[in-house]
Formats: sequence, C-alpha cells, structure tokens
Amino acid sequence: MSKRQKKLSVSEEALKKAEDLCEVNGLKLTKLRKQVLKLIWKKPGYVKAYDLLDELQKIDPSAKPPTIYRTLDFLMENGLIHKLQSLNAFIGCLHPNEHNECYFLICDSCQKIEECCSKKINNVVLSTSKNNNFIPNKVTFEIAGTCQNCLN
Amino acid sequence: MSKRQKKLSVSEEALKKAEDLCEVNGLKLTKLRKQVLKLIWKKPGYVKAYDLLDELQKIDPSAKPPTIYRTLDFLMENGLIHKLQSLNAFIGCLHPNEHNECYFLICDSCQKIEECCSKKINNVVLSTSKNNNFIPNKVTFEIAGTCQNCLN
DNA sequence: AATATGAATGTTATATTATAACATATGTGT
DNA sequence: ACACATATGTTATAATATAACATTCATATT
Repeated sequence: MSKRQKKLSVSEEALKKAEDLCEVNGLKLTKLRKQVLKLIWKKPGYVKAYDLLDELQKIDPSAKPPTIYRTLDFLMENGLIHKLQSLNAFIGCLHPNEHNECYFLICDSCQKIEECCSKKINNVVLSTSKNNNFIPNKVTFEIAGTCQNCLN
Repeated sequence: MSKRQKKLSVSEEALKKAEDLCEVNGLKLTKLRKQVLKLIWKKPGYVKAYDLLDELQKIDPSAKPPTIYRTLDFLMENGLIHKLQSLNAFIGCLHPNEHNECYFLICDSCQKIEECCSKKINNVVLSTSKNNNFIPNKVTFEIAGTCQNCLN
C-alpha cells in the first residue's frame, strides 16, 4: 500500500468489499442496494428495518417497506449483512466471503455488537449436528450480555 | 414407581414438573398459565403466539393478545418454555430447572425441534465471552436444517 | 368479616415488523 | 425492435408485540 493511499474507514472498506464480491459473483449491486448498504454501515451498531426506511426516504421519498425488505433480503442472501434474530435488527458483515459460522456478542447496555468467528463454534455445530443426524443449514448464535466498556 | 402407576405422557410430565417447580419457587401457576402451558405442549413442535391465542379463545373467549404475551412472558421468565427467535415461536422446555445453555435443532422440513443441552456449548459461550471481556446473560442458539427423518 | 395491598387479568388501542400481489421499469441478449 | 428476466414501484394487509389504564382476585392484617 502506498504511503499516499488514504486509509479507508470501516464503512468504506465494507462498501468496497461488497462491490468486489458482487463483481466477482455476477451480482448486481444496484444504486438502491448500495445506498441501503451505506446506510447500514453509517450507524454504529445495529439498525432496525423501519429506521433504515426512514433514512432511505430522505434520499428516495418513494421508498416503502418492501423496498427495504427486498433489499435486506438481497444483502443477506449474499452475505453482506446479517440479521440479529433476537433483536429483529440488521448489521453489516465484516467479512463477506469468508463465511464459516459466526456469532454475535450483543451488549444490552450500549447496543454495540461484536461479530466473532470461531472454529470452535463451527466444530460444536458440526459435532452436535452429527450426533443428532441433523444436516445444519443456517445457524443463529447470539449472546446478549454486557460488554467490557459497560461494566465500568 | 409402582407397577400400577400409569406412565405419564411427555405433556403430562411437563405439566407436573411445572407445578412442582412453581410450588418450590413460590410462583403462581394460575389457571390461565396452566391452560396456556397445556396448549403449548398439546401441539408437537413449536407454536406461534397467535395460534395459541386462537386456541385459548376457544376456552376463554375474552383472551386477547396481551393475555397470551403476558402468560408467555411468565412462562419464559421461569424457564418453562423457550422462545425460538429465528421463528418467532414458542416451545415447551423439557427440563425446567436444570438450565445450562441449551440449543435447538430446527427441521425446516417437518418443523420438529430437538432441544439439546451440552457442556461443549456452554464452554464455548464461556470461553469466547471471556476472550472478549463480555459477561453473557442470554444465549440464543438455533440451528435450522434437515432432520434425519426428512432426509429420506 | 372488613380492609388494604400487590399481583394477575381484562380491555382498548396502537406500535412494530414483515409480506402478498400486482404494476411498471430497466437491462441484456437476440 | 423485441422478448425475457430481474429489479423496483405501489397498494394493501398480515403477523408480531406492547403501552396504558381498569378491574378483579388472592392473601395477609386488622
């Protein structure tokens, strides 16, 4: 990386990764989809669908619930965002592509989310699935609690 | 157990456990709460809140959404049922009392749920929480996929 | 028994989350 | 120019959940 190259923000980097990933996989990251993804990354922590809709309507007044939900579906299907099932909320994915199982540490106090990946989790999912003759498809693993910061 | 003693069904046993647990802990398993718990156990697999409401209204026509949701809250708080976050659905708990972490294998095809508990899961939650200086409070762990039965 | 109290339930209204169904536009290949 | 598939627009409504306040009920105390 050259010295002159500006360091990208997390959000910019996420956008760039998304563009690359779509390019490579022949997916269309349309204007709408890019806008929504940007809005998701704009807020720290997670976003609710209807808050997102409010934001989007500032840019595009014709946006309606299906606009958001369809876009969220696209982004989820392609691993660019995750849904937090215990919160009915959405969050950008830090590492689209590289998906093995990930899980989330959700701070009840400050609403920050830590996305984690671990072989251990993956192993537990695989081994326990195997023990139960179960073929896993989609894993939801969310741990709510209190983060370091909020303990003090 | 005497030879004459009838073997209890899963549902009957669950009700009995619930009664005992409430007795011991000074909780009131009111008529309403018992009715709802019975309805939850009546169906194999999971139940949706509004389906439960429909059932309850057959017994008690005055039942309304808060009736159900308040009762579900009581049952959840006291470990008698679980909420499946990825389905917005509820299911009776097989082993109230003994709660360490449990997780759910959810068959997408037949809607059957396997509730599992494992030290491994518990360990993973603890170790990864520790690594992140995170104090876990509530764990949501749901694996959707296909069960043995549905593979054939 | 009368009364006070808190917990549980009843009741009305509404908030929040999500999708169905159909219409229109847009991009791409022929 | 045309056909086709995909994406978006639009209207309506379904599904999930809670707030706020009123009433009832159990029980503990007097």
